[in-house]
Amino acid sequence: MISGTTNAGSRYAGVFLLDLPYQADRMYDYFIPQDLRDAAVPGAFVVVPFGGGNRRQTGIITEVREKTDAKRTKPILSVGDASSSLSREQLELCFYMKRLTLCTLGDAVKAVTPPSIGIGKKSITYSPTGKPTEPDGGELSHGELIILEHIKDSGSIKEENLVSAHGAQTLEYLRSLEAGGYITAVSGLSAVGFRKKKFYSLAVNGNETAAVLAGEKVRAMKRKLNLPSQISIINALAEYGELAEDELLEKAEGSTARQLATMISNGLIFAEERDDFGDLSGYVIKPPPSLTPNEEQQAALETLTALTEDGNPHAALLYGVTGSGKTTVILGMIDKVTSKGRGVIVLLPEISLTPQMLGVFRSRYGSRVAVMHSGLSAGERREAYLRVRNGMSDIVVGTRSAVFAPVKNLGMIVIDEEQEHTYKSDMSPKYHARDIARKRCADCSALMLLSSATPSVESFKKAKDGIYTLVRLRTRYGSAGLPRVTVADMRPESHGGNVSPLGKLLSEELLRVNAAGEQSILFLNRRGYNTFASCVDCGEAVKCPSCSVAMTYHTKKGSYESGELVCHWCGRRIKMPEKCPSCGSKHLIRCGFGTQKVEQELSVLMPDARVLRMDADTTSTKQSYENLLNEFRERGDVLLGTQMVTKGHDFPRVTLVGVLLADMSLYLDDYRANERTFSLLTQVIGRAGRADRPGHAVIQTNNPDSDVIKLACAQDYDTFYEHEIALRKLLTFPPFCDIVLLTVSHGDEHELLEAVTQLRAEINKLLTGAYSDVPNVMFGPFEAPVYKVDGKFRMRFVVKCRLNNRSRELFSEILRTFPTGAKKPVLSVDLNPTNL
DNA sequence: AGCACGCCGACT
DNA sequence: GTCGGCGTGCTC
Repeated sequence: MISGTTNAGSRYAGVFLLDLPYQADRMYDYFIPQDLRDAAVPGAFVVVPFGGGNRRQTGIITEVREKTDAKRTKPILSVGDASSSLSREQLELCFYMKRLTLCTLGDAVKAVTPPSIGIGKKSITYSPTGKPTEPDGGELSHGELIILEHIKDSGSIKEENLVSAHGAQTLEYLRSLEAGGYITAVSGLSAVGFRKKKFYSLAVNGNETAAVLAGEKVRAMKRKLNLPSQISIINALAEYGELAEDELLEKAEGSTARQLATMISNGLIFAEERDDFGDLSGYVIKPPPSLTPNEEQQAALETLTALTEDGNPHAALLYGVTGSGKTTVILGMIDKVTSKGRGVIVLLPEISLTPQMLGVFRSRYGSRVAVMHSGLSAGERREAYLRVRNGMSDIVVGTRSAVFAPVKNLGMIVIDEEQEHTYKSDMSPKYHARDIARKRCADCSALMLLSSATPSVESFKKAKDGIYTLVRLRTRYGSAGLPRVTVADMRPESHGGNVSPLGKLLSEELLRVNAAGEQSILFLNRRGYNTFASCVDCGEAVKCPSCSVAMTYHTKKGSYESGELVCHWCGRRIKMPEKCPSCGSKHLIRCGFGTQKVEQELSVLMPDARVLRMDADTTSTKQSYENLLNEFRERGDVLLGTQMVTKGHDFPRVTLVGVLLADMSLYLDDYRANERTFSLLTQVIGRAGRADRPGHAVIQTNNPDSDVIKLACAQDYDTFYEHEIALRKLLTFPPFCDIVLLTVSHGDEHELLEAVTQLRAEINKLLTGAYSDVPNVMFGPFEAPVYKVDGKFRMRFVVKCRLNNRSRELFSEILRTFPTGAKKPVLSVDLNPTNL
């Protein structure tokens, strides 16, 4: 917000509307009525009339001017409360995102703002103008007259109330009544504030506190009462001191709001209405666990601290193997930065990691920590947003979107596990948290601290090139050395007829470890039971009717036979067919294996062991993930799961780690396949034997000669990096170029093909004409690897080029000129997508 | 995205 | 002759 400037003379506002498609996403000039001129500042939300029907749209003011070039302007109808406005920095960030990701400004605004601040909600109130109607109704229809009567009766009424009373036709009637001058509409934008709540406490004055503590006052009060529910109200307040209304009614059995009112008037309790800052009861500050950085960590802290002290923005890569104490360094840096009065954002790759990280942060920093991730309710999100913006929390911990937290005086953004693909959003705006962090840190002279045991090739190159300061941690703490790693070649076994997912060596090891009372973790990159069902006669796999991928067999309630096929792309479930859908043969067999199949094999191999399966199917509810981990920690024997078992939990009793099919992810048709495989394997191996017990990792593969697997087993990132960067250079892949993915999708294959050929021609025209200066290599159009998803076919182009203002302009042009329509194919552009 | 304007088929 | 289909095109 621009303070100190008066814009009393500014008559026009440049406004971006929030719900327009890319083609129409530009500035529209509006006239600012005299009475709104103080409130109408850049960053403020507005409601404006738009289009031929003057339908109300929410927008945001991006500039304010004395003049306009528009032939005619319409007036702004209302301006949102200053509390909901975007700051200068936020607004600028939105424009940056529009340029960076080719999204609409509205999409960017929605990304930086919590969803429930009321933007987009256009509450409209109608009042009568007093214009008389003809005795017979005149030009007005019967329906219109009914609505008009209702409005006259109530004086002023909200649109939604009218609609719920009179049905869908209402909107039409309202429009004609307004056009005819019978009613006026006022559009409001809700302000953003903490919810107000009523808080209750015992009615005591200062010198009675001791009596309360001694219980005398409470006893005296209770003597005056005879209703048990009133007594329980007193008890609850005596116990908790102060309670919000809903909490009090819940804790005091049988109590009602009515009783509270009576007790207030009787002078027994106090009520106070004030902002609800949220539930801080869980935020008890324990004395921070003493952090004694070792020599190496201390050196890292010093290097990094220097980067926060020269008033310039910096970026650093904290690179250290699992167990080298990156977290210690990060916490140390948070202490340093916050002690100077600056705020910090810590990003984690997924929600499931927040609870445990949060435990660390909460005990250390108490209510100064705000949590932000997609698992929060709208209310919780808003609360966190406001606490941060009001300066009540100066430390934010969260997933990708937390990078937008309106932290005051931002001093550092930490991105933990920097290489994780979850930092890239795949919905508009398709941003990468790292890019947003870099921009924000640049604007605030803050430090962007990337942290990883297996950095992305892009980031490590920047570190090697000196763009990022490279900080290495080489020693694993404790005495824990690297686990012993054995690569088990599965080919001889499968040729020998062993179709079990558990090889000979791994089976033996599982039994040995179990007998020794130690724990094992098994990692498999696929959930479900069998991989798919395929037909012996025609060889076809059963595919999802809406998507072109094989469906995965899942058992229900542990019974092997009563299972169903599930599509992992669209979630569709069908029962296991009797006959092959393509040739009608009855010889359908289930092959391959997923986590469920392994679970069953384990129950045969070690019937008495407690096996816990952790995948998207068993961790769907909020708490289930943590429960599973706790159960495993306390009394589990084997933890079996997908990706999520690879992530940073300390299980001191785990001495065996098994990777069931290490090469599975090597064959993804994505240039990052090596990088992902390496990172995944390195992390899993690091899970074994972190305490004083020696660990063992068994890597099962059909491809034991793979360099990636060998290097991951040796935990040799540096050599992996050298190989990989050479390969990327040779094949011209990032970081030696950028990749742009253009996807066109449509339900009708022929129409899609036509659109895509048209688009190809259009792009060729641009590339040989106005944009002939943009170097690029273009591939396509071709079918997406998964051609059909959710009933829509998808064709794509892949463009290798250098992203800069000029090339972005080209893609923006392509996006703008692509023909649109309700039933037309849809084009989406993803700059540097994470999954090809 | 909506919603108007605009130019061709089956109804009063 | 009109009501209405949804194909382009514009929106301050």
